[in-house]
Amino acid sequence: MSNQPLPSPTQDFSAWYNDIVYRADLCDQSPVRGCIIIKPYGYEIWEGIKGALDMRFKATGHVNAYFPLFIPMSYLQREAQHVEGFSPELAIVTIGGGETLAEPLVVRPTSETIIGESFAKWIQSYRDLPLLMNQWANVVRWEMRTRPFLRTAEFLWQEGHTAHATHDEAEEETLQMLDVYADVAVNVAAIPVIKGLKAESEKFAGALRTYSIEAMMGDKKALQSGTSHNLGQNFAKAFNIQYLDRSNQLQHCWTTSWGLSTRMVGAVIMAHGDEKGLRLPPKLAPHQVVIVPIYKTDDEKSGVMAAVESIKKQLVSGNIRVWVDRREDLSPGFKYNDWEMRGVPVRLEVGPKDVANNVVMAARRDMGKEGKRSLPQENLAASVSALLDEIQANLLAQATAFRDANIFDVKTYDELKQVVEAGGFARGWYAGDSSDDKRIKNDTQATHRCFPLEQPGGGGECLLTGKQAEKLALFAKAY
RNA sequence: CGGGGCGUAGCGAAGCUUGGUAUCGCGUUCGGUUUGGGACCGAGAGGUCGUGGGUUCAAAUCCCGCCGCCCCGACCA
Repeated sequence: MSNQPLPSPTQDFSAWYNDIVYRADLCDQSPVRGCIIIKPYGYEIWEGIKGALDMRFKATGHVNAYFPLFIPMSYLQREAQHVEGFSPELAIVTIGGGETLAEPLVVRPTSETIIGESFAKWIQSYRDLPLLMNQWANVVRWEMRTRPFLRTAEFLWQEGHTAHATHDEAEEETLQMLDVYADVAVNVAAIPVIKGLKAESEKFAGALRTYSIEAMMGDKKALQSGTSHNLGQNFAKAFNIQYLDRSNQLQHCWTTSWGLSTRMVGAVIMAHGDEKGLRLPPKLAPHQVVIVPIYKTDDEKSGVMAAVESIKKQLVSGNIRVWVDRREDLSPGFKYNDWEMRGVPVRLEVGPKDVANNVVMAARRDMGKEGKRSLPQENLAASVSALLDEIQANLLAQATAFRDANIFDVKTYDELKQVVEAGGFARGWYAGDSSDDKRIKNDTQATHRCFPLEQPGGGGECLLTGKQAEKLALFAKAY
């Protein structure tokens, strides 16, 4: 809590973000470099994301399990690209119980290897397939530079791991889970995303193909918000994940993995926040409605609080998450600003005048003071529910309009450079390879985000090489 | 690991150039008045000045070493 204004998001997005995560009470600094303490208010947002995902995982036939935090070093080494991709950022335990370990244990950066080892044991026959599993876990990646929620040395996520009989089934699973991520991003977090295929230079170490959902943040930079990998038979071969098919032939499985992390909390902040603070989509807001009681005298207080209680009860029975701000000695004005900082979608003000007229004053976080209006106390749960739906839709509409206004079609490398310089996503026909991706990154700081799955068809001249290109690619500066 | 900056009360800062025993704002505690868009008055509590050494009668201040953090790059969900 503080009474100073936030840094302007348009002038210094980075400072704005840094301030908001602490002032909205989402997290605290930790004594360990690169880690954060996720505070209850921030954790509840994650729980919202988690619940939405878990429900969808179950609905698509997946079950949860839990694998060890420690992974034998030799496991990672079994898949060459995988260990190469992760070795710079591993935390490794070499001592246990005061003794030097015979084999160092890696603190998991991801669990393909240790889960692959189990899958090999559990899968014998085509009857065991598909195997559809997920785990909720923490992972550690020793990042050079960290930012709260967006990139921390330790983060929370889910990692799905599945095994299938054929390439096509694995591909179908990979794309299905990408759809689940997009569904949660769009319909729960109100963040429009672009589903796409990662270029070779950006794919997961050890994957056949990586897909991602890419979102645009308030500073027009891209944020990879969820990834889904078709691992081919790479891990199946490294870990002997095999099954006997219907004709009694031993076959390697086709595996997938997919993950979405607490980074999504950062996406919510950066996609929706404004100069007054956080703006939470109602479906994720820990408090969908906050009630601020207003009174001067004890008489007024008892009348107001009685009304507040009955309003609260009404809303709770309508399945609305309500919080009553009972703090004494804080002015209503202070509370308005405080809850605006914390992004609560709807604020209800209840004072003596409202009690007398059987109404409440309702303010929407997605609109300014002009959005304030009086609502009858009668049927309030229904009218507030409708309001929450409107806010959810409006946040998505605003973020979508912003994103669409900042994606630009480019035909030449110069045009791409101009777009990246000015801010935004550049989209154009592209036939470059990994070294071309690298060149673009060196020249412009923009990375090849993906080949969007939605393609217009046909083809065009590659913006960089001039070769015939079959796909449009997306380039942007990214987190 | 390169380039920049910073460590002084819970938070944010001033003081350092020119050494003299620590100041301000916010928060916090107590009392009172307030409360429909960031209230006010009064009285308190709270600091090994990141750390180790050196110079000096005297160090937050000057000198040397170390540690940590932040920002900008390279690396990444």
